[in-house]
Amino acid sequence: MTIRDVAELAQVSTATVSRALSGAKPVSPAVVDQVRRAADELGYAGNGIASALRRSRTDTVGMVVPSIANPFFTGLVEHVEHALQDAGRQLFLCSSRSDPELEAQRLRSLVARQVDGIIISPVHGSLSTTAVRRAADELPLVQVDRYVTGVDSDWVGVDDDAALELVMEHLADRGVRSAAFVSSQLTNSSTELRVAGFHRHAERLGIAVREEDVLLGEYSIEWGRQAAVTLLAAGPRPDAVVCADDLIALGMLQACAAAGVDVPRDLLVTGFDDIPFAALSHPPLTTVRQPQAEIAAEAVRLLSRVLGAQEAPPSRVALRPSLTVRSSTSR
Amino acid sequence: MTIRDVAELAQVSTATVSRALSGAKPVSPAVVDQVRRAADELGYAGNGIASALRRSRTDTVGMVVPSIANPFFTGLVEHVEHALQDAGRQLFLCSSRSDPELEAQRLRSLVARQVDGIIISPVHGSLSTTAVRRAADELPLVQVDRYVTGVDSDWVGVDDDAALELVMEHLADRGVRSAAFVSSQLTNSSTELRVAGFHRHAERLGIAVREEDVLLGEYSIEWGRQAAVTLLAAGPRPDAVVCADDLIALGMLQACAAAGVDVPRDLLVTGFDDIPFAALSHPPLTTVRQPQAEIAAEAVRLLSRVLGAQEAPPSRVALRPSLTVRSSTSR
DNA sequence: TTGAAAGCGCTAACAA
DNA sequence: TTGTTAGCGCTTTCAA
Repeated sequence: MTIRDVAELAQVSTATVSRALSGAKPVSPAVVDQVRRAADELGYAGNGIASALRRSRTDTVGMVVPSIANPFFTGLVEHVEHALQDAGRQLFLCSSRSDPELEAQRLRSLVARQVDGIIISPVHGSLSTTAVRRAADELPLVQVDRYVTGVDSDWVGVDDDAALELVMEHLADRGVRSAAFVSSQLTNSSTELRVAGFHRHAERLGIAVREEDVLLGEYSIEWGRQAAVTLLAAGPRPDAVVCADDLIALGMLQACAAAGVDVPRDLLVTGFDDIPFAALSHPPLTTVRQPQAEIAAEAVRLLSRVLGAQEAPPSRVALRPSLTVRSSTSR
Repeated sequence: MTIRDVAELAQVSTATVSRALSGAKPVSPAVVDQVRRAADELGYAGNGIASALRRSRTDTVGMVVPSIANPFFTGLVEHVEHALQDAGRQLFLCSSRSDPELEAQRLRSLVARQVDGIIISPVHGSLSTTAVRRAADELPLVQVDRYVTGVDSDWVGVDDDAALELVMEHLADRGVRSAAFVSSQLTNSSTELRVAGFHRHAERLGIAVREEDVLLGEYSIEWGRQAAVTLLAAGPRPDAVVCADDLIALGMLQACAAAGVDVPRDLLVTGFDDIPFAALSHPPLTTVRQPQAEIAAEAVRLLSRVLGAQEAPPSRVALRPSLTVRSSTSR
């Protein structure tokens, strides 16, 4: 079942069938009708692979995220898919499962599949560099949320320093004099910026931070639980725990409840991302809201700019976050 | 940068380059070396589209799920991706956003892209039928979790009746005499089976169900909240609320807390799926655990069977669920 | 073990 | 407006 079968049945050339069905070039209405009828009759679907080879474009954008178990990334993906659809493009989604090797493999695969462009949130600030650069050399590429150093590509994300300013000022307003920070390992840009922001604003606001109260693990509920246990076992309890994402914060809240530590009476806790589940915890979580839809829209816009072959210096767009205040910080 | 460039540099034919790089056909070690060197030097990546056209296979499986915001589906996707990787295949993920039209479009797109097979959790029991059948006519196709009527394809999911048996017997053990059910509209197989199972086992166990206490909306946190408001406003409160998925149950718990209804003292609540966040609510949620990894593995196995062109009558595999008991049902 | 050559299904020049 | 024709880059006969 190919375009030739349709052409024969419709008594026209294959070129005409192609033009009639794609609607790109002028074809007389009568012939279009004739071709459509023939195609319908045969149930002709078209071969996207052959078309892609000939046109050297796939109308597909690849996206690589560290995890699809994290609602922050799935939210981002949904918005990107939406934005892409308006541009008539499809999304090819890959998860790198926070593994630089798997990520490199995914990127190679996307390049081989000739996607038109790539949107990536790289796993690691340095270990991802080579693979990201290699992909960026072949294709338009935009980084979101996190970025690797040493690749000249566009980036969109949130202003992490501004986010921690919001958090720390809010905590200072609540009378917090000492704070802990729980995060993933410092292996990527946004994590680094969050830790740096935490320290900077803590110092500025006179909030004490003990070195052993900065705990680095990974972005997961389980690590939040473990960190809570560690934190509660060690010496004097700080007034607040600032978490680098909501998964960590939710694990933290659960472990606190289990340990009989009342949040917010005994301890304030904040998160980062404002995933849908942040409103459902006990107590509901105060957290930084990321402008997900805007990040997605901007990523797609940047990519389209590059796809349109418009040369421009790489943009770095840091969008302003806001703070969603809930009971985990309201005494 | 094509295979010809590599061939020229390595002083061999394009056929030899292809054979050397794919490793499929015998090539002398010296030549392989020579070709590899040339490919590396040029940074040759290969064109998957051209290869796919020639071989008429893409080593890619498409997956279509109703939502990627629902952790149940993302969990399933992760397991499928894992299982597929072992078979050297990639996953092309699409979300139908619970829209049969969008779903039909995604399916057409996957067929056009010549994926080797499709794994789908169809949106709607009847509105999805045509699109699913059309895809199944072209390609190997396996349905997971939900299925449409009237398509002869394999299916893997959970035994919904057995699941509701577990839930209802657990509730009966807890002394429940009356129960409500909150679910999505009855537009797909598993939802129907869950409602039917609820009624059947309620009757069998002598648990009273008032008609107005069966609320149908959608699988979302928000609907869980709304249903709670409706339920709490209307007449005498039942002893328990059985929810058809965890999102609904989590919304329900939140709204109960807000309304001052103490779970489990005043009301028992159960969910379905056992997503990671079900353990973090207040109180933690009693829920049906779906054997996600097994469902995914079985789906991939069934698909591989069909891909291997082994004719077999369609299988319907209903895996046994288990019950995760937490505080939302423990007085 | 290697090379020459055909052609996967489609679309874009070019010509009519 | 339509047809003819030449490939897109690759793999796979077939022949050597």
